[in-house]
Amino acid sequence: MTTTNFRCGLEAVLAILGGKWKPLIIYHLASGPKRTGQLRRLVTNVSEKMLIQHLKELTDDGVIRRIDFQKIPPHVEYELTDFGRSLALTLAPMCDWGTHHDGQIAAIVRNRTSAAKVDGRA
Amino acid sequence: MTTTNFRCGLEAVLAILGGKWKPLIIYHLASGPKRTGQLRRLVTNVSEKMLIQHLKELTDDGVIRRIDFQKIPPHVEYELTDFGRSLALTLAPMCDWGTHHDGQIAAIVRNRTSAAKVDGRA
DNA sequence: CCCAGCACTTACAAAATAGTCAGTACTGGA
DNA sequence: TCCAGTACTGACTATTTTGTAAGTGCTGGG
Repeated sequence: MTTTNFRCGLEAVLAILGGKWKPLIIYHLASGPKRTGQLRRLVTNVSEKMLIQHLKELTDDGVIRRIDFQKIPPHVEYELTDFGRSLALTLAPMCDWGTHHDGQIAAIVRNRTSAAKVDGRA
Repeated sequence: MTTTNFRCGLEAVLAILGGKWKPLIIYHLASGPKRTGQLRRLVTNVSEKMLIQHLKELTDDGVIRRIDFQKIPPHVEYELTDFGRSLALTLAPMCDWGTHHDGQIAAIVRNRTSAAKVDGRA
């Protein structure tokens, strides 16, 4: 990379949103601050380790903010920063699209799985 | 997974867009059909193998269409299907956001890199 | 005639990503 | 007292994803 910038904007977004669960985390935080355990339950199938790892990265990137209530046992919440909120807004059309094409996409994925069965993929 | 559907739309999108270069491929195809070699030059840094692999997956998923001109030496083009075009539209806000926050994101990534140097990440 | 280019394929290696499992320091409830 | 839950760390493994490098059959240009 010669410059610090990106070729198409999308690459920039991808640099922030890279990570299986990050878009989901942002999505769930869009409806308000949440505690760690709450997020773990909302973001289905995420392991505690990955959640926390992504949370940390998003915090470092200034997308979310960590609020430590300084209590014992621990009480921590995460919320979107303004930056994160603006990013969350760009996620919305995708989310709508996904919801709208839900069944179709499910069919595609099913197809993919059965094709895999036939040609021996995992 | 109990049902065939997704919890939040976003997951559905992610099922289609999973793969480092897929959003970029779709983005570049949004401006019209392209030949394989052309895409390889447009999607910076993509290896031929990954490009073709993702192209194949996107084709299987019905996002793009492969047009074989049945010529020798080969001439093949790819273009978005209607489905793909509708997906490309949802990418646009992200792309704008990325373009708009370009410098800021570049700074974040730089920060990440130097933090990595300090704490020993790759 | 040789070499570059086309659109691929394959085998293999490396790296990124994800996951499990145990442990920490602490508290409140059964 | 014991167990569950809180937020989190670290060691270790597994899986997935990506990359590298070579080869294929064919043609047109130098």
